[in-house]
Amino acid sequence: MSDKQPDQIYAMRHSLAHIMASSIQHLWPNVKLGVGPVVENGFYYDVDLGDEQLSEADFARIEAEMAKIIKAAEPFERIEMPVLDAVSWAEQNEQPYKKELLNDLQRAGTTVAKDLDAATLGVATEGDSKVETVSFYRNGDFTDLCRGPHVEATNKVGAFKLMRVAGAYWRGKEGNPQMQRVYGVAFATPKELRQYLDMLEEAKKRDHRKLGQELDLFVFSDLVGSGLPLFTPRGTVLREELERFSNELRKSRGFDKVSIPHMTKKDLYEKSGHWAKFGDELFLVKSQETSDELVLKPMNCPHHTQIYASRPRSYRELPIRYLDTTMVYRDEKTGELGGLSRVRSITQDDSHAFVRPDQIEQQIDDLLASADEMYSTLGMKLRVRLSWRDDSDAYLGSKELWASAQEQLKNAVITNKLEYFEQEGEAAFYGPKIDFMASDAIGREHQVATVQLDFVMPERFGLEYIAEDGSAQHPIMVHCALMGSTERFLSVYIEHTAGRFPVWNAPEQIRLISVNQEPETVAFVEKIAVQAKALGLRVSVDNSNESVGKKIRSAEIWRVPYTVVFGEKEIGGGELMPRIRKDLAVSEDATSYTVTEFLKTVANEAKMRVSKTSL
RNA sequence: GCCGACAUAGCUCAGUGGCUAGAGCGGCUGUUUUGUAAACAGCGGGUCGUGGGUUCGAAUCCCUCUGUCGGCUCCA
Repeated sequence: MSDKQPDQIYAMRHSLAHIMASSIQHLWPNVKLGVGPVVENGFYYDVDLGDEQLSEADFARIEAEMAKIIKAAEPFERIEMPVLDAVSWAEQNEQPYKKELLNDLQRAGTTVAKDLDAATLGVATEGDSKVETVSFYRNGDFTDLCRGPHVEATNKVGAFKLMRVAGAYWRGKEGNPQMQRVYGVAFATPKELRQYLDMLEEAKKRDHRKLGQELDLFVFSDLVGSGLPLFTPRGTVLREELERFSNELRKSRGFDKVSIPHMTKKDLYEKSGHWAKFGDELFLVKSQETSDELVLKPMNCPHHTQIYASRPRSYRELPIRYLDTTMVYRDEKTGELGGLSRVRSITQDDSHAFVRPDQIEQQIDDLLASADEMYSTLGMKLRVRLSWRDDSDAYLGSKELWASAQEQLKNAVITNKLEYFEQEGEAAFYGPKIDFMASDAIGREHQVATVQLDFVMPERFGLEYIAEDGSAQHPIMVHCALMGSTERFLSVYIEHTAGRFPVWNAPEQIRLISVNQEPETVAFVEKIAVQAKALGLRVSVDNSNESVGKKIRSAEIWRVPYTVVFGEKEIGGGELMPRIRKDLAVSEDATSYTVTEFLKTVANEAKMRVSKTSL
């Protein structure tokens, strides 16, 4: 899903893929080549070395060979030939993967798997005509099937670096031979490459798995299982503060909290349509008492429909809005789990509004406003993706309903002046979505909140309300989550903040340090801690037998927003000189406060959810 | 799930067939009583992820399982 790249950088990256393949062929003459496209920030090439395996240790040799080719300034030359000649070229050069691509081109006019399937079924596609001639590009002794474009010669490719090698199935299909995919990144100038590598370095430092460990936020246990994070007291503070924020944003806009069990009979999902589509991702639960087939809930909407359905509803009651921040369980494939980004126990800050057609617009506006408030408070920029259906039959409901739903979402986004782009094939099976993408502090974009319009589920569950004219009508369901999943959001948020959490959600807001271990010093510090706790502050005391320097250092490492040292001066009634974490301070000047002033200011700050300190 | 790499103390990591497996940090104890990013000394701490195999001998070689990481694929 890479954004559109300017032609020049695209050509550079694509040319580098050829140069890399050429270098690998020089070093391993028997290499069988797959495809070598441009991806976000760079390129890759899929290679098959038979019994041999490439490793990152080979990168230096490959890069050296690439440097030779680049230095030689070989021109890229386009060659056209009849597709049958190309097939025999592939045979002569023992390139079975290329031959397969050529055969597809000849047969169906495309190498794209999706279009190929359509062609096989006899469905007309855009590139329907069979291809008669194909283009090749040649540089030096290397020739490759390729649509182009390329730079004019091998010395015009900018700056690059080989990054990693990974397994990849030929054409992405399990069962096909596994090839090795060599990734490189490339930019127009060495400076841009440097900046990109620096960003990766920074991302590594911020890795939420590393910070989760260092800041004692969450752990995993082999006995509990993979993808099942356990949150420590610190991590729990963080997640509960964020969830509270999300809940408050919705409560203030008319949502009522509901509560549901974590399992259900599978009948619920058979009715909703989830079972047919997602049955293999559900955890099954066995009852020892009844014959019920139970499952752990993988989503909450069907449960919520049953609260709505519990009695007849009047149009006067609508909108009926439920919010529920609760865990769902999905049996994700083990290879896909990682840190908090992809887990099997997923907390959703879920909400479902049941509305009349004339209330859709207001409802969507409310939710867009909530999302905006949340992310501006968290210091993240939002843009939205309008996730539409595509032409496949993977969706429920009539096309007319879809078209009108998609139009309403788009209008709401335009009315709210949100930056947006549209993408087909990203919709939920029951309706189109507005997906929010948040940019973090180092420029990466993550999918977070979502607003979804659903005409399908109310119908399947027979949800109704009695309209003004006495007729029974289906309400429309608006699904929304502001964080999406708490776990995934935490992975984003921890990396966004680099563990420097604002006062309102910092697990530890104030650390009190005693300058020595004299009983009166310790007692004084303990007394202040009690006062702070009475104001609802999260405070800790360090009166260990260490130097002040060491204790300050420790507080810094734990990224505590405020650190205050207590000694003779403070005990004697002197004012405090709180040490403010660097990213929070609005000015360099330290100011002094009485104990009461200080604690009240911090408590106030935490309540207001501000991101910079007012001290 | 698939391919590949990896798993040694709470953490970060040394140790590649041969004595009782090591270091730094953290922890504990003592000395010190400390003023804004590391005082000093001592002491603990490991079934070398699990189970099996090869060998006179395994942290080290082979297999299984579990977990982690990088990808593929997927993500309601």
